[in-house]
Amino acid sequence: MRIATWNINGIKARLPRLTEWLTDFSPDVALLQEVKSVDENFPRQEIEDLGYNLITHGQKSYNGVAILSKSPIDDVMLGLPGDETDEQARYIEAFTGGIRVATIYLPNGNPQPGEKFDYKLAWMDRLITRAEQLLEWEEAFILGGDYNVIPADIDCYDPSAWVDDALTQPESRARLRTMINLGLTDALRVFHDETIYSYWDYQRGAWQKDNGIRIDHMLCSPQATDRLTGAGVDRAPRGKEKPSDHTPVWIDLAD
DNA sequence: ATGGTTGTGTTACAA
Repeated sequence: MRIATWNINGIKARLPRLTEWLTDFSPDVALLQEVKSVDENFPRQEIEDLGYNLITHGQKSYNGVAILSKSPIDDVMLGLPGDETDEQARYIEAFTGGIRVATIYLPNGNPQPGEKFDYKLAWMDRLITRAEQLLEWEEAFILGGDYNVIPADIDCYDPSAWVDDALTQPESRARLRTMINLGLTDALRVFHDETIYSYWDYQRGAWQKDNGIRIDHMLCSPQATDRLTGAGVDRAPRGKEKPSDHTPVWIDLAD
C-alpha cells in the first residue's frame, strides 16, 4: 500500500491540484495538512467521488488536518493528547487499511525565541509522549506530516540562511532525534541518502532555483519499517499552476 | 536592500 503526506496550504485554493493528484498518483492513504478550513466547508463530496473516505479536523483560517483513505477509517482521535487547553487543529490519529496513521502539522515556531517557539517545543514533547505510548503496542504505525523541522544541514539548500530559524534550532532537531532514538525510522532517508527536498518558498524563485528544504517526514514504527519497500518525493505537483509550497512525500509498504 | 509571495469566510497575520 502507498501512504503519502502533503501540506496543501488551503483546501479551497488547492482542490483542483488535490483532485488531479488523487486521480493520477492514487495513494491508498493521504495525510493532509494546512487545510485552512472549518469542517463544515470542507469539500467532502469531490473527494468521496474519487473513492476516498475522509476525516477532517479543521479550524477557521489556520492549520487544519485531514486523513483520506480508500479503506474505512476507524478509531479516530482528533487532536494531540497532553494539553486540553490547546485548540489548534494539528493532529489526527486513526486506523485504516490495516495500519495506524497520524497526520501531523507541527507548529512552525517562528519567531524564535518567543511564545511560538515555546509552543512548538511543548507540542513536540507531547508528540514524543504519544509516540512512546504507541510504541508500547509493538504494532505498525506511521506518523506523517509537516514536522517543520529541517533534520540536518543536508536537508537545506543554504544552512547559513536558516541558522536563526525555528526549523533548524538545536532544540527542534534534538526532539526529532529523540523520536528517531525511540525506534522510529525516517522513511525517506532509508531510500535516499542524497539531498532531497519537500518544500520550496513561494518567494525569490525558490522552486526555479531548487532552493528547497526537507521538512515533511514519514516516521515509521519498527513493525512498519519491516514492511517498507520504497519512499520518495513526488515533485510534479510543485511545478503546476497555483501549487502548494509543499509537495507530497510517499512510502510503499508490503501488504 | 530586512526586500519577495501566497493563503485565509482576509484586509492582519501566519508561513
